[in-house]
Amino acid sequence: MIVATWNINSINARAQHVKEWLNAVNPDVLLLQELKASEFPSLVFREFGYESVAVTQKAYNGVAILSRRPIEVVSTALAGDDADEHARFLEAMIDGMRVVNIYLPNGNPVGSEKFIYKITWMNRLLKQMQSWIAGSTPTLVAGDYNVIPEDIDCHKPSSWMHDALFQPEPRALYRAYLELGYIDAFRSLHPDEKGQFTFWDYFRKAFDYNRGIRIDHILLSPSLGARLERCEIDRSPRGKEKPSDHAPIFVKLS
DNA sequence: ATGTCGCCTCATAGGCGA
Repeated sequence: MIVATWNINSINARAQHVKEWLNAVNPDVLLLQELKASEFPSLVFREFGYESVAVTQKAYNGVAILSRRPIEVVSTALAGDDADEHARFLEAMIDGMRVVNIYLPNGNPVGSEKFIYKITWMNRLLKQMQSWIAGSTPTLVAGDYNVIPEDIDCHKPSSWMHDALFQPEPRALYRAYLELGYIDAFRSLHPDEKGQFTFWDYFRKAFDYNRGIRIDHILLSPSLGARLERCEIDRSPRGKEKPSDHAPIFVKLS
């Protein structure tokens, strides 16, 4: 079973890219972030054999799950703040597995309200991850975490030092997720591989020089970790015309 | 500071978020 995640930076601008990638890789489940649209074009993907559910918001954020198997929505909002209106969270059951799609707040600039929101959001997620792992349902939590976990996950730590994605606090919270028992699928299979990124800035030819960061992650509860066979970043869509600034990453589970 | 996208509107230019 293949489960993938991809920040597509506007579903309307990138629907063709998504279709091409579905054709090429044929994943069972694909999580999308940054839809940037009020409506999700479900019909387009139904023609491809994918059911879809989405949480949308005009112009900003937005997450969707595409699946070949039936999707049962559990929750469309992260617990812990009823006033939070951002479309950043979608929890569903697919084939007996809990699938959680997240678009974690960016948090820039450091020291702003946005940074506080990021930290609060990460703490809310920590609580949920704690309660999920205490249960017996196999759980996958994936998406754009907007966190660079370690120095190895960016081309040059000094150029990210002042960025919200690389601050000690979000990085500590990310580690706290792993300390609960979740497995970072990519890093567990590629422990020392450098230069493995999922995002490159549009400017300064960042992709050509592989000046990127690894911020899109797939975390697995222990029972899914035991089924982990592969985890790869597919850089090819990033090299196409009018690409998203992120590349898709996927796991293969036995 | 800057670079580049995609979205929106007090809309064909500028601001915001990334």
